[in-house]
Amino acid sequence: MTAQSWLAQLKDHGYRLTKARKAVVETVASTQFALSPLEVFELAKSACPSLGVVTVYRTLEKLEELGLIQRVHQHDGCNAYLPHADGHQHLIICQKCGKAVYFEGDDMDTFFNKVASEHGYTVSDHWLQLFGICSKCEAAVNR
Amino acid sequence: MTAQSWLAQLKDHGYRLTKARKAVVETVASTQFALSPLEVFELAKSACPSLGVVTVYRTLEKLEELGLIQRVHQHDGCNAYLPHADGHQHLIICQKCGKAVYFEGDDMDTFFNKVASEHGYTVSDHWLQLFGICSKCEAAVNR
DNA sequence: TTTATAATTGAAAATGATTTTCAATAAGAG
DNA sequence: CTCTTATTGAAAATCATTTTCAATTATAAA
Repeated sequence: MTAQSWLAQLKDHGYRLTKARKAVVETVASTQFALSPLEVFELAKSACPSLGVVTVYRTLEKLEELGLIQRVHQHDGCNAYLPHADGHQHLIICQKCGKAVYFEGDDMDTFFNKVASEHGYTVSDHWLQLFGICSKCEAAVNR
Repeated sequence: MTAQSWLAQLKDHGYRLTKARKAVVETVASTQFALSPLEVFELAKSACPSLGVVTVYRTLEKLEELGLIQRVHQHDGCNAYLPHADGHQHLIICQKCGKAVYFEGDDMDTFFNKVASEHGYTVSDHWLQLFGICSKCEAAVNR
């Protein structure tokens, strides 16, 4: 479903629907995990064996332009992607496996704007991310 | 003052105090701006003309290990550094010039832990960053 | 102060991720 | 089905960062 609507959006913007793009979109649209270009490449190859890494990079770039995915910044690197949040949400991410969940932040915006203006800044955007371990990884460690 | 104490900490950890290191430390310890390794290199060269970029990278690495600086993640890249916050604080950063200010977040931790546990995560850390334009850059645009 | 030793240096080479180039291929409008 | 043009993957190029290495230098010991 999501993959379908993403492909439709690509088409609407004049991009052609190729086997390679479909494979990348299907991989990324449904994932719960922050995936690096190389991880996308490995996963998408099963649907399109001729796929090249270059195409993965190019497709991710387009999906980011269309606001369908977003780059995730972590302590150990900033080259992973997730489907974009609906509206403005915040992120919890597992530092072991990259599993991510969005959550609503009760309007912190008023607080942010107040703090910022006290320091002479006009805020245009913010990031709030929680880092931790998901239940699955927690369980795995204890075995 | 800060530069002095940073140098003392380097010494305490068995590192030698060289001209190159002093130049890097003096550049980074007092800055209000998020600086990339290359920016540090350019600035520190005046105090140590023989300085090489490699030494900048190596010194930044040590300062990060000692918790004296921290990497700053921005929309346009993740290779800038700032003096580390005292205790746990949050960041407002100017997207034009990189000028940064830390602020105290009234204990949001309880909220964060609640949200995380609802999703089965154990939170170990968080990032909160506000992006905006500082008053100086704002003024510059309007000229 | 001098000496000896081991850490540190900067230049150049190596790496790794990402981007560009380019000729061959394939989507999709007509 | 045909034609045009976007898209492809491989190889080369690029960019930031890291490693290698011989020369240098900080500092502990004599």
